[in-house]
Amino acid sequence: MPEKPEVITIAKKLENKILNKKITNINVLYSPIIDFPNIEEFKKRVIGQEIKKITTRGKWILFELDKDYLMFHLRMEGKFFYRTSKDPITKHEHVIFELEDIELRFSDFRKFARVNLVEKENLNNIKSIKELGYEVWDKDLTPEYLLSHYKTKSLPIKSLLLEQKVIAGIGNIYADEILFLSNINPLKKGKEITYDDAKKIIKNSIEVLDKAILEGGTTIRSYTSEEGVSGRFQNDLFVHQREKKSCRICKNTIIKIKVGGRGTYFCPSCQK
DNA sequence: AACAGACCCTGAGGGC
DNA sequence: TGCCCTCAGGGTCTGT
Repeated sequence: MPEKPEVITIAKKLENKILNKKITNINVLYSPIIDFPNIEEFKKRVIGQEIKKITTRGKWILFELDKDYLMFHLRMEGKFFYRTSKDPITKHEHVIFELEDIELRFSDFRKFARVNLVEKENLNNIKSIKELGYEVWDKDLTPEYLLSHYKTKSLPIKSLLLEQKVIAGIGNIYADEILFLSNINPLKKGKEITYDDAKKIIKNSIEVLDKAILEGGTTIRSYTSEEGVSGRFQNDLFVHQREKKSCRICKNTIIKIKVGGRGTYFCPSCQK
């Protein structure tokens, strides 16, 4: 599940590989992952444009082209592969971008990943971007802002942290870690979140994401965010994927529960 | 407005 | 060994 640190790591890697290359052809093998309504128009518009810059917004990876943004959302399993035209196409490669000498293949065995296209000037008008909340580093992300969103909510804070319209870029792994470092029980209701809680959530969001970015993201199970990319932050996790293991702070046992349908790990003694 | 539930998809893992 | 069943999971959409 790539979240902000993995998305940034992948974007950087892509910049090194494909910046300033021209998209010379596109082969769409599975079109439902392309949100853009007309596939032929999508291809026609993208072909011939050059990749000028690669950035991120929330969990979206944005290729800044001459006129448009080509947008990728990896969801859980989206990956980029670098190939040449000689390499056989494998099962889960859905969109192939020919870039002069190499091919960038977008793959996802779950078929949940998404690709879209928008004119540069309309990036902030497209629903998936317009409705994103602040990045964790944004100075406007204040305790007051968080409380204004949370004060009416009965949902557990774990679920609220996953809402991209409030804070963009946090997913299941880092939500667990942020709540651990903030000493907040994942089941605590939004409306029960205090000013001090909100302050800690912001501080720890920045710290956890910064550290994870330095470590190249988190690699869990056999997951790698992109071919050739494997992060190291899994070694720094306090609770996520540590069910029945001993808490690194208090030595009590980490437990796993379900919160809003999501596997959630926490230390009942550190997180009240 | 808040929130629960369905849906999209397929590999993995458990039960038998 | 192998079939069948269930589940995970980000985001969107529908229904209450």
